[in-house]
Amino acid sequence: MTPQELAGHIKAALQSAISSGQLALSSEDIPTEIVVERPKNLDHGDWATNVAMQVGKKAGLNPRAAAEILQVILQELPGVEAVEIAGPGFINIRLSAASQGEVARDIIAKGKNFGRGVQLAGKKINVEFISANPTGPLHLGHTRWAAVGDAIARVLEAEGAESAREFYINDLGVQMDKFGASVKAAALGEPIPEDGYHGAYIPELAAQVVSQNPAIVDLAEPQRSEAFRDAAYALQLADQKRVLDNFNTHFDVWYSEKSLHTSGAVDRGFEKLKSQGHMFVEEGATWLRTSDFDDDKDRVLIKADGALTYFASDTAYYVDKRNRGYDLCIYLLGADHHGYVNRLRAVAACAGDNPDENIQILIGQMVKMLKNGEEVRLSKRAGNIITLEDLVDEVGVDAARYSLIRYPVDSPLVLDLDLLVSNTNDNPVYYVQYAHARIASVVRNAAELGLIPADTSNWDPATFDPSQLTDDREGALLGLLADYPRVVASAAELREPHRIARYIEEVATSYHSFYAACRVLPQGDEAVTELNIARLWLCAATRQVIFNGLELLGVSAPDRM
RNA sequence: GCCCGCGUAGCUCAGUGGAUAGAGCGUCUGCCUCCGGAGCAGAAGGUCGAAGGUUCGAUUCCUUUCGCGGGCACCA
Repeated sequence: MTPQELAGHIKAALQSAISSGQLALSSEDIPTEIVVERPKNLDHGDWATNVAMQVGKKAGLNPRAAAEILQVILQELPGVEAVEIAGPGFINIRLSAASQGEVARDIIAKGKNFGRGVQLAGKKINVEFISANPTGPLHLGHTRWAAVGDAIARVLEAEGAESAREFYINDLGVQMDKFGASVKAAALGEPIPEDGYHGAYIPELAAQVVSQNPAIVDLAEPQRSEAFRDAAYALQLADQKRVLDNFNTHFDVWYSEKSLHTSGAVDRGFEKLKSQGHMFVEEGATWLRTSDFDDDKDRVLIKADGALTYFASDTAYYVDKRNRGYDLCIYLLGADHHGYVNRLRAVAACAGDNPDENIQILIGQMVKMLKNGEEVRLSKRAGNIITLEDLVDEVGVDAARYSLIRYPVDSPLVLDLDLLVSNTNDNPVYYVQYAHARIASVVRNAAELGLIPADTSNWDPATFDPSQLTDDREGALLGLLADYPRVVASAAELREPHRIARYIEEVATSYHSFYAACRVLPQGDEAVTELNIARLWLCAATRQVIFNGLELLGVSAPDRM
């Protein structure tokens, strides 16, 4: 029996207690979501629910009395071994081994689809993240969003959403000109402007630009400056794409800010806002009255000199995303952009949308780095940067992604590079991957011994007898595996993929504990028993859940390490 | 000044109103003649920053306060 099924039974038990007059409640008093969770202390049982405490007061009973009424009904369910009432009114439910073990059969049958849900079925969601200036390499700060943003998209898809990963290219404005001027200066052997970019990559870019087009240096101004800017931009953007592809983060849409202006999207955005009546002119400038919707003050769209603000691009971009059919636009921004939250939500409201439904802004805190025990200050212009590519070169894609995803984004992250570089075995990703490889090895050995086919899709469900799995550690592991769909659902709902990482670490711990205590394969010339086979099913189910979880994080699940 | 986030074990951090607050690292004690020891079993280590409030119950929600980080534009 799965916790989802159990929740259904509990709801039915409530209904039957109501219709028999034992509980003085109406059907509306039944909580819409019955909470069935694993007790912290497994001595309490396999599953626990707090419904008696929720409904007790409404029914005019103390929670324990309400629990006793439900206890009588739940005890009769097939597969339920014991129902106990504890503490203030918890109902603790213990399943029979046979019932508990069914989840392993279910996992093998569903394979990669185990844990997927339909919570977000039919939703089109745009997930925008990184959105760096194409004026230099992606640094470690961007790397957190690259890993987390991609994982969020994966988790949303696991719940049935159609998601698009989108990168907004800030290819307009003075920083592009400074970037171009820096590359040009390097190519001509001139000093780089004071307010330009001073990284070591600038001379390298300059050399590439010139080798692609040697005639560029002889162009007349201002064509030469523009040519340098455009060529360097193209190279830098291609480099960012290459690095992100290597990082296992693949964007579906690369959206150019410049194209917003050339395609007429800005005008369409203004039309939309004007039609909703939130634009006005004052002191020669055109404004959006975002203060109608929780923003501190109104924002300028068109400056008195006629130039468009960056905010104008933002509004047009949002309207454009909605025009492209996305029900929800998620923005993943750094903490230095938190002031944008209210104004972006106000943009959605000004466009006639519901800010609680159509837009969501996730603020991620900064990544700090320690090296030699001291914080590394980042400065792209000074060239003092640690890039995404550097990090991957040092620790690998899996360790980099995993260590960035396993923390919630709303707390600042301190990465100790020395630890990550010098002592990678301490990284939890290896612990999880090791569990996966270890199981793969056990199953491989079993297949070589002829116990069972190598490929689980050829396993015969009739050979699996879950009632064999009576050890406490087997029960603990099975219960944890059964909890996986709920973990995926909450990770999707809360946009918190780190929950997946923490969960599979628990699974790995639980497996290692089981493995140390429960022999899976027969030793020497022992006969093969149903227990051996049942434990192999448990192994394979565990491997599948770890595999599925790692896939949601974009981390590989090796069969050998 | 105003806004956002954080404050949990020596360190780095989990914990979407529940039971005795958890993990890794570090420290200490055990476990490889047999399925992968990148592992397992155990010990020590906490006024959950502080004070009020809400309720059957608060690390979690609300208010105040202290500390740390980040942000305020007709810049991009």
